[in-house]
Order: sequence, then C-alpha cells, then structure tokens
Amino acid sequence: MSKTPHKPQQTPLPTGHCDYCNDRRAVLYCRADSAKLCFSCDREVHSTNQLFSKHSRSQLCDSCGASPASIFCETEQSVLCSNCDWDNHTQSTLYVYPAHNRRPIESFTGCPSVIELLTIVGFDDLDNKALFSSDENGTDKNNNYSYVDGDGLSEFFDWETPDFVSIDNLIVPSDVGHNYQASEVPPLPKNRNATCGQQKEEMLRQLRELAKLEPNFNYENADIESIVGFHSLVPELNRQPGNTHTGLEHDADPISFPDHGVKKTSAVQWFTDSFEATNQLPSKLLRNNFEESSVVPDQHLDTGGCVSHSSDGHKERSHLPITTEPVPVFPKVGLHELNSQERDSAISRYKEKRKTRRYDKHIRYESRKVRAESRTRIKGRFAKIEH
DNA sequence: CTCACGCCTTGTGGTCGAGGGATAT
DNA sequence: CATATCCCTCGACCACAAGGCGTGA
Repeated sequence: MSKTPHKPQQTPLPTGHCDYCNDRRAVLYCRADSAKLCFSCDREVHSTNQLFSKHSRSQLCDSCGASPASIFCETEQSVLCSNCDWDNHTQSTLYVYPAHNRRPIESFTGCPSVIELLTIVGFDDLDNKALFSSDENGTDKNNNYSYVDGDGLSEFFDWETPDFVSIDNLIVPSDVGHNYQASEVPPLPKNRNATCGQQKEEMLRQLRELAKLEPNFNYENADIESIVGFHSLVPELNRQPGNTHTGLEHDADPISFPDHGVKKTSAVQWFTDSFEATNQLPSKLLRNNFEESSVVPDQHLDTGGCVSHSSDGHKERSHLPITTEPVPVFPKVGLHELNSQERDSAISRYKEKRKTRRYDKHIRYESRKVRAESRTRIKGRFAKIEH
C-alpha cells in the first residue's frame, strides 16, 4: 500500500445544521424524512420504533450539502450525491474526467452503535483508543478537532490509495462511440476506509460525543476485532439492528455474524449481495446504494440498459455483480442521444418521484379512520349494523 | 356560475390465514 | 440432507360514511 501525499481539497464545507436539533452540523441525510441530521439526532429519531429504523440514511454530499451521497471521489476526497458527482466529473460534452477515482458508497439503516458508525463512515481502521485520546488532546476549547500525531489519527488521515481502480479502468477504447462507460464507478474495494469525505472531522467529533453517551462503549475493548463480533458491544437498549444496504432490502439475503454464543436475535443482521467475502467487516457487510441513488438511475432513466427497473423499484433489481467487477452501467446506445434538456427533465422527474416516495402509512381521511376504529367488527372484519 | 341531488367509488382497521424463512429433530 | 415445526410477514376480507363526479334546475 502506498500512501499518497495527496490531501483533501479544502473546498468550503456545507454548513447546514441538523434539521432536528438545529445545533450540530448535519452529516447524514435521511431519504424517508428528507432530513439532514447529525449523528446524535439520527440515533434519537431512528431508534424511536422499528419503522423509523428502516429509514435509509447516507452521508451528506460534500458539494451541495443537501443530498445523500452515493459516490466517494478519492481524487477529491469527497463524498458526492449523484448530481454533484455528475456535475463534477463530466464536462459539457458529457465526457468523464478519467483521472478521478470514484466508487460507490453505502447507505445504512437501523440504529448502529458508535462502533458500527465508525465502520459505516469509513473510520474502521481508526483505533478506538485514538478516538478518545484525540478527544482529550486533539480538541481545542471550542471543541474543534485538530490532528494529533502519535495516536493513530494522523496516520489515519494519511489517505491510502487502494489499487482497485486505475486510470486504465477508466480509459475507453477509441472505437466506442461515446465515453459513457468511463463514468462507471468501480466496485467496492476491500480497503474501504476514508470514505467519510470532507466532513470527517465533524463526524469524528460527533461520534466521540455519541460514544460518551453509549453506556456499553468501552474503548479499552473496542478494537477492530470487536467490530467484527460486536454483539457484546451493542447496547441492548436504544438500538436496533443496523445494516447498510441499497435501500432495496426486500430482496437482500440476510446474513449473521459469527455467533459467538450470542442468540441470533441479538445479533446485528447485515445484508449482503454478491460481495466477495473478505475478513474486513465493511467489505463483507456493506452494500452500496449505487443502484438506487447514484448516477445510474439519474442518467438513463428510461433508456433501459444494464440495470433493470421495476415499478416499485424493489423486486426486480439487477443481480449483476456490480460489487465484484466493473459493470457497464450505461447503455451503449441511448444516453448519448439524450440532450441536456432531456437529461435535466429526466433527473427532475426522478428526483421528484424520489422525494414524494412514501413508505409509511398515510391517512388521507382522518374522519374515515375515526369511523373505522369505532365500527363493530366480527373477527376483524367490519360487521353490518343491525337496525 | 352556483347549488342541490343522486349515484358510484374510495378508504378505513383488526383479524385471519397463506406462504415462506428459520430452526429443530 | 430431509422433514417437521415454529414464527413472522403481508395480503384479503368486511361495511359503510365520506368523497368525487355528473347532471339538471
């Protein structure tokens, strides 16, 4: 592994506050709620009940700060939503910047513990002692995070460049009529740390606060090993099984962690697709949300192609091995035929549809609800009223 | 254009049971 | 590995008030 001297570009970070507490900086985005949340409020909101815990959350886009990120650009060290990824990595001619290494990142559900969150946002290589020691040494009076040498953090922030994708992967043969295939996003690498983008300092700070509130969190024991078998660290209260997913969990195959003698019901279930099994938690457990929220649906909404679509967006998702090898996510024909106006229109329709999508039960007529609740029933069925 | 009227459609929730996955034998 | 059992999820069912819509005055 070669460490690159490249440091994240210090573009202005979005300064949006959490929609819930309006105090801390928002670092996550909940699609179902269309809300930007900090880690603390995310836990509070999504641990309320089982329904809320199913909400799919993603990191906030580093660029616009208003949409769920689905792409990690290693070159820019940023997490981007599909639109910003498109804007940042394409030119007006729809050619893709070939030099940027990008890959999909995951959303998650449930009510993950701090340990899980560390993993989910890409801090899985961070020693947990460093998490706390940096809290003591690495924050100033204003609780602003600063790099700390010698405790693992500085090393952590020396970004490593996985070898999973190279420029060659993005070079398109000259005989290809258009360059869209170049915009495909490589599969999830085994080394998936440092996907937290440009808000990593804020994330780390919030996670540190969260860890202090987590009664069972013991950094002395919370090492990476325990992440893999983190049953013992998972507080029985105030949390529900967390998982990362594509938002298409219906067809996912649930897998459990090594039992460690813990009853399965207490184990956190994760969802896996066709991931190559590795020893690293993220590689094995995390799924990407590329299919649902990345550039793919945005850019070839109605053009068919490699990603199957269904009316409900759940049952017929593609089984293409997008996580094991690069998949030509763009059709050979069709996309280049879309002019920018059509594309904008398609994107708008997609975003609007996504925005209005509802998973929770919605009562249109409260009066009917009241009426139904007061009606006489026989075995649950409405019964005729005898006059 | 507004209003009244009549007819058709819609939506509401608790329970049951089919179906399928997980677990035990 | 095959079968049995358990457990969970989810759709169907019911009656009828309210909403929607067309028509005529």
